[in-house]
Amino acid sequence: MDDTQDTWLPQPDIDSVDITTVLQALADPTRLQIVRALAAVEESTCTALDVPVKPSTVSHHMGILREAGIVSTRLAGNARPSRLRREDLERRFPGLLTAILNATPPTR
Amino acid sequence: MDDTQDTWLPQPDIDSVDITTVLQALADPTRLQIVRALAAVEESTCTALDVPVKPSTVSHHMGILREAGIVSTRLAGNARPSRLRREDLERRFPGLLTAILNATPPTR
DNA sequence: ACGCTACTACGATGAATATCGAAATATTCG
DNA sequence: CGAATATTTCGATATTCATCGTAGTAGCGT
Repeated sequence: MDDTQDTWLPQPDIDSVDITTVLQALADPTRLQIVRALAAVEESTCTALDVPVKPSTVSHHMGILREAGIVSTRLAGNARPSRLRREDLERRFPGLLTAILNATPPTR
Repeated sequence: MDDTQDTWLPQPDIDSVDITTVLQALADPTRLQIVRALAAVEESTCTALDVPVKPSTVSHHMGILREAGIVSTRLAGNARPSRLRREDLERRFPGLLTAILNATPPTR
């Protein structure tokens, strides 16, 4: 069969995404951890991510990130690897994702 | 009397601020509106801001922004004009505030 | 002193949400 | 086919939080 075409879960057009929605999605510690992990590997499934919450919660967070236009999710067998929409986000909100990923831990 | 010294409300050291706290503070529509308004005028009191919530709510939001390291609040008579901590934020999270302030409305 | 203004603090309330477990779906593997 | 895997969906719960009204504090003007 022709398997060169990937199927993707529905995701918003990047131009229709509001900055408030993006900030709300990124303003959660667990989701920020997911985003950082995805930034390091470029693609990962829910179960491969090392986050301290249950699988159903990871799936929930991934859905929030997807609907906010932050990640794309591909259908690959029974898995759904997601990746950051880096170029889309850079075009829509230049410098935003970079600034967040470059953020250093606070001094305690 | 020597009135060259301003008095300020307590605010966190910018280096001790966490990115999650900043994102949470900015992820609210009303607070984002306040931040945008402050970016336009450089200094403003709570009552001078044109936001669609009651004064006690504006004060609440300003406190959140202050504790997140986003605004500084000066004591001036009975008023408390606040301003964006632009340079502090730029040093702590380079490009973040600029990216958010430059965000354009979504296409609907 | 008295009223007016600006803001803060407190308590209450209703809505949003992060988390979990269980059930359902779909796919791969034996 | 049957079992295991990956993920989603649903329901429940507990917490967080945005908003408001009222009351309190403090400075300014008359």
